Amino acid sequence: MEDVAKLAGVSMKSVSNVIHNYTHVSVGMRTRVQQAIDELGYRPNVLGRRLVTGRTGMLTLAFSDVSLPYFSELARVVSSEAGRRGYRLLLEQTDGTLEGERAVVSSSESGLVDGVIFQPSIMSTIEIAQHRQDDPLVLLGEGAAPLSVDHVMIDNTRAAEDATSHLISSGRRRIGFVGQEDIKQSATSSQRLIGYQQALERAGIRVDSSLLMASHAISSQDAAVAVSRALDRGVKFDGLVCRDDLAAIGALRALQERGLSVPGDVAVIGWDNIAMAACTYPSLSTVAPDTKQLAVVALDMLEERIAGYAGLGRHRLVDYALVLRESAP
Amino acid sequence: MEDVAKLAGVSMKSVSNVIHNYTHVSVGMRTRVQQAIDELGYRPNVLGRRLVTGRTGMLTLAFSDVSLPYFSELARVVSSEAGRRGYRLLLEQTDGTLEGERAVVSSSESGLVDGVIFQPSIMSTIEIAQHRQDDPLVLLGEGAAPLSVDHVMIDNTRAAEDATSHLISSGRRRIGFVGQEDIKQSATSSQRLIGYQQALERAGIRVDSSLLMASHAISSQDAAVAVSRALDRGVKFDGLVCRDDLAAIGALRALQERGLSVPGDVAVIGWDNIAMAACTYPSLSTVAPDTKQLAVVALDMLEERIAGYAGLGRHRLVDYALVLRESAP
DNA sequence: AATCAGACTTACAGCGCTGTAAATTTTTCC
DNA sequence: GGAAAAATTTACAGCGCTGTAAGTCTGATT
Repeated sequence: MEDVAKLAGVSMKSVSNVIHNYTHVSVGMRTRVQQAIDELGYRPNVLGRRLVTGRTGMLTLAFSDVSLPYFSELARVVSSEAGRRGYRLLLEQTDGTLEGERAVVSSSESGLVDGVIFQPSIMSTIEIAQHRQDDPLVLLGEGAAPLSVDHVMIDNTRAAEDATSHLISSGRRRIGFVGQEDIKQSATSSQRLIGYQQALERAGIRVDSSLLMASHAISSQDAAVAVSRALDRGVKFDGLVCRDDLAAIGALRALQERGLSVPGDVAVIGWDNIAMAACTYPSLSTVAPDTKQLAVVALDMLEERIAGYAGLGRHRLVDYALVLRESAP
Repeated sequence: MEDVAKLAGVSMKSVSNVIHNYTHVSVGMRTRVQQAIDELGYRPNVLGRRLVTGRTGMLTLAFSDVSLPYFSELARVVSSEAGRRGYRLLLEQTDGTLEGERAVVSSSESGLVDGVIFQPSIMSTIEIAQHRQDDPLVLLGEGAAPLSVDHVMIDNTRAAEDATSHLISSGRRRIGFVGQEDIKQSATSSQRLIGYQQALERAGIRVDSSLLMASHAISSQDAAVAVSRALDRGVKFDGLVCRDDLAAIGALRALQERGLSVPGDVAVIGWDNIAMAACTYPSLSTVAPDTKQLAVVALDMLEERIAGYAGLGRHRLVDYALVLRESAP
């Protein structure tokens, strides 16, 4: 930068002004400096700027695993929306480990990013509250969030109730639930299970625990195994509410392997509305969270925090819709 | 940091030494400083460090769209491997636009990241060579790469040949190709098409252009439409080589909608071995690039560049395997 | 012509940290 | 016991940039 200033015969600050096209810069100055920049191939170094401004223009987006379609599609939406606001996105994967999640909430270094958007998998409210630094933070997802932290989610219980009621209203009576974790259930799964049970109870259908088909991990494969096992045990059902679309896709496969027809014999409803849901055969009915709105609300709140807002945690719900396709029309 | 130094009664440099646990630090010093750090809740600011070291510890991973399963799974692998080496990953999406790709190759600012891993979609060798700054860069994927830039890929042509030959050897004779772009074909698609044609020719099968089912975009939906249209036109085929697993999944759907059996009537083979490929019904045979190796090789080369290696571009091939599942056993 | 507001430009300090080289302390060796 | 070697610690400069306050210059106003 000094070289540019020298070549243009002006001060470094003027070069800076030109780069940031500050209002009060004469045309002569602008062209002269630009010429020097071009001639020297000068590229401003963001490190210096960041040190003095204290801002990095970067946000962390953290969750367990980008390769899960819901998260990769979320990453796309958040990245676009963040880009529109002038932020770049740092991707952080926790692999669903406590260690990984702690690292997100209590990084030992400061100044890495301006804020963090984090969807915890297993960390509890208390742990988050205990470990967190006072960097701007917005939580995503279903875990009950600490009072002091902003939080965005959809109403999982109600959505699960809607999905289940939809199956009930299409005449299904023996409705199973597929894909919740078998060992330590995530908050996501619990809330969806609660909604599922509420819908059944409200319809006067007895909840039957043999219809709960837990999966070892969040994956189609494990869900397929779970459904297969249930079928092996002779469990009968005519509808399946799935924890997510991956589980639903696994369920589809397990059913089709047995020659069961979907939705003829069994109606299936998924969750997340991942892109693939439209292209399975049969295509998947699913709960579609409004991820665009999710990203917008989360970034709005995060930017307010970055700007200095220091009030208590705000908790926002975003919309969802039941998208009806072939698997549960 | 100054406060910590003052409280511990030592110099700032000693605090720095403790933080980076430099070898020659006495135990007394270490505990005294650590105590001061804990007492003040001090967190070193990376901005200062970066400015003086000139290193950011971050890499950009750039491609068109994280929500495409191949890319999200690649991102996961690269992120893990980069993490192991002490780098964080900045995600950059180009949306497959020239504008977006230019921004990756010729960022107007320096110091943002230590290096870039980039899978171009449409930028040509020449454009890349013209626009690129001299930041460390490794290219991924099939486009012919500029001589001066490092590059990793699998041998697409040969893999496509293998995949096609596999169908031929299982007795298929009318083999289509699904999912290449209909307007401007990417290098990826062209190479795969070439391999497909070579395999046919070598087997003495005439290439029939009515068996080429181009897709509007890289998606299952568009591939399904392409296959449906071909079926509408009365095109007959008993095998499909798909540009990628998304196209294959679309093809599966189109075939199943018509009541065609896979692999009975038509064998289908995909590409990428995305996680979903194991859970479709029937599950997908597919070309599986060794993405782990891809990530390792790319990061090895990038780290060499970061360390100052300035030789000509190196071009490396990584392994792939034909994973045979139900759709083309 | 003197004055002055406004437009434009600059000098300078300092953001938070680490590399360097030099200073200090401790240990080792005759 | 004293010199040399090794271990530990320190002072200081400066990474590249921008905020601030203090200029300089223009044209307009009285």
